[in-house]
Amino acid sequence: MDAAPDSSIDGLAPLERQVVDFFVDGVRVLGLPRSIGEIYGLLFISRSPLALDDLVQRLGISKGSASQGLRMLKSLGAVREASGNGNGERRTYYEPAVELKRLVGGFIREQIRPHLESGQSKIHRLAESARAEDDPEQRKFLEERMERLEQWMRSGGRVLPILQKLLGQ
Amino acid sequence: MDAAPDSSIDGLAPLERQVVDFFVDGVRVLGLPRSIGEIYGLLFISRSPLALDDLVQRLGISKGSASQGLRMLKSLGAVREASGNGNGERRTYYEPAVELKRLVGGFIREQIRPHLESGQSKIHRLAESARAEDDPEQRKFLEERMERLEQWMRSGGRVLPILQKLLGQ
DNA sequence: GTTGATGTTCATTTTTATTTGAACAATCCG
DNA sequence: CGGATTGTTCAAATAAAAATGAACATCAAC
Repeated sequence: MDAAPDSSIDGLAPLERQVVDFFVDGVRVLGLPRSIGEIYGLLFISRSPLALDDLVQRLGISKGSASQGLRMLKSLGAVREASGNGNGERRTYYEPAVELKRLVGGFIREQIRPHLESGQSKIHRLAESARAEDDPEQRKFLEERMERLEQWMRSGGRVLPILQKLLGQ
Repeated sequence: MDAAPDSSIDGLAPLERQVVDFFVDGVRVLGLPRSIGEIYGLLFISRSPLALDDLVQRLGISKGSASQGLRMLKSLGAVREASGNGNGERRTYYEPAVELKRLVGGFIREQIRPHLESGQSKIHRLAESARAEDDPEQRKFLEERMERLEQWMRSGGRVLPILQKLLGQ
């Protein structure tokens, strides 16, 4: 109906749109859904904290997406509730965590460690099956491969904390 | 028609099935398609190199999937052509690369670096837009955020080689 | 307790990614 | 050549993932 101050078609100024797209690409590399990138991106480029409804309106996504996206971002430690809405406001506002250390830490904790751990126990079971093999040659081969897998997992376990430390600067 | 030595329903022995599933899970974490995990997994647990047709038959996947999957695995440096089919054989056989260093190196080179680099140039352009902002307060905010992004990218660039070195043991 | 505002859940729809398969090379050999 | 074998490509089909939206909670203020 009328020209908004700095945007109109989708509620985002050109720079905001570019930043949001940047994060959309970014989270796809990490295997996270598009909406996660949109939400985090908009929070990242916003000077003041935003509420769920702001995200819905400015990004043009559904309430469901916004709610689930915020939940995941919270679990990753990538957004926090903004302090200071103690009096009249019931609505909660969110702001992004911008420290790389924190983001990487959350991602490792939520997305990598669980897989690493379930992987380790699966390999343990596989190694047992391998030791039960009859043919000695085949058994030797299987044990060697299982040992290789265990080696990979150990490397992974060793590297993660170092990675976190290196990124915390 | 008849009972195969160690398998029949899907061409995979139980242990093989488990290993293949393990890799299917593994590659999903990395954002790669299922067939990649199936192919690499079967090669990993096979004592002798396999040809495209072996993969098709034992995994029950299409020739197209096998061909594309092998192409990607080759580009990642995760499989190599087995030497020693110089005389009668035209068919090429594949074996897995099992050194973690090599696998991680290929993944970084093919999947991470390109994104990191395109990300860096996008940020560069964003930072320019930010410097063109009129309102000084807003400009200061945007420049700070863009500086943060550049910081992330620099950290990423610094950490990758270290990561490769740490995993090469 | 009623109303209104905020947020969540989850079955369904939509979108995106992957697989298929048939047509098309390429290569070898008689 | 001509036919058999091996492998690739890519439009269409299928499967998997994500988004939607309406019904359902929660809570605060009156």
